[in-house]
Amino acid sequence: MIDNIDNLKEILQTINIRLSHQRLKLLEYLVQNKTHPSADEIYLDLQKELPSLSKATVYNTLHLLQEAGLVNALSIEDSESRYEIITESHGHFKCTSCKKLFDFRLNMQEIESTDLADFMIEERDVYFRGLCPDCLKADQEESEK
Amino acid sequence: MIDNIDNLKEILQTINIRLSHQRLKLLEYLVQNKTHPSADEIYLDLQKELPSLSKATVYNTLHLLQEAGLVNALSIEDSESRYEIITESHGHFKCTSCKKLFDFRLNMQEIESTDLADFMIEERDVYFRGLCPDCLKADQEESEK
DNA sequence: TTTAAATTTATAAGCATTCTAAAAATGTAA
DNA sequence: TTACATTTTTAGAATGCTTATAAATTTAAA
Repeated sequence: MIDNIDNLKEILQTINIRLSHQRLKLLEYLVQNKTHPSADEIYLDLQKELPSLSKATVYNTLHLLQEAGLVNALSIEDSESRYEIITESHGHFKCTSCKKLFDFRLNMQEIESTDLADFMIEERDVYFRGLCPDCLKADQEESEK
Repeated sequence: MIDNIDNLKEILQTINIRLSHQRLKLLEYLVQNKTHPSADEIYLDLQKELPSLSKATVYNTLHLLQEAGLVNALSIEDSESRYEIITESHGHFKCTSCKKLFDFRLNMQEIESTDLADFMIEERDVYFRGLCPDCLKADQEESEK
């Protein structure tokens, strides 16, 4: 769980990931942009600083950071995956109107089912869909007409 | 929430979906095969009964049934979506070893977050990943050697 | 600085899904 | 039942995200 960009180098070294300019920049980007960016968004933004950047590197690095447990991929029914740096446990809400993605605080460890007594749970994702406050309000004003 | 195939015709007519052989067969297939099939699996299986079936029809019909609220699409980090007929509220567990998908009983209405007080929640998905009992056992036996 | 190994790059390839236009099926009204 | 307008199905092309490949570059240790 990474909160700041001060010790990204040390973090990569600790988990035995070779340092490269691209990897550090990508990790830094995810720490600074908690916007659930897609691979393409990351690519387009980082290209400004790293003109030679290749899309393959973005995907390679995202996979690497996922395996290292630093990054999480969200597949909340889009054709493209979205990525986030791993922080504290939280759920994701997608507004079906404006398509925005929201984090919400949720202790996923509390979610249990007797059916899973003999399973080993390693990862948990909670995805909700519906209308965000802004779109809900717009919807209500529309129907009042 | 559909439990049997007796009144599929009536169900489609009630929600104003025109009857077609393909639609009925696909709906019947999902009622009988609670295996979270992919579009391709549905296509290959139904082709046996409907030799002229096209993949576009499978996708068209799945989308139609989703909009009608009869079918749910699961995107639990596979490249391909998986589909299920809507039944009672439940979560999904994917074994990262054998790749099997398991349902588990869970009242998702109970999952709440104060952060969502002003949101309108319309759909909820809970995806867990880890090891199923069989793979967990195999894993333990392996490490005992 | 040298060198072997790992990483990055550009491009091609793969694959699930969507699009398109023509053919076939459906349902309504006579 | 029949005719007909509308909807659905079909086959194949197209799209778009992701992965694979092989050469060029970079990394890090000696």
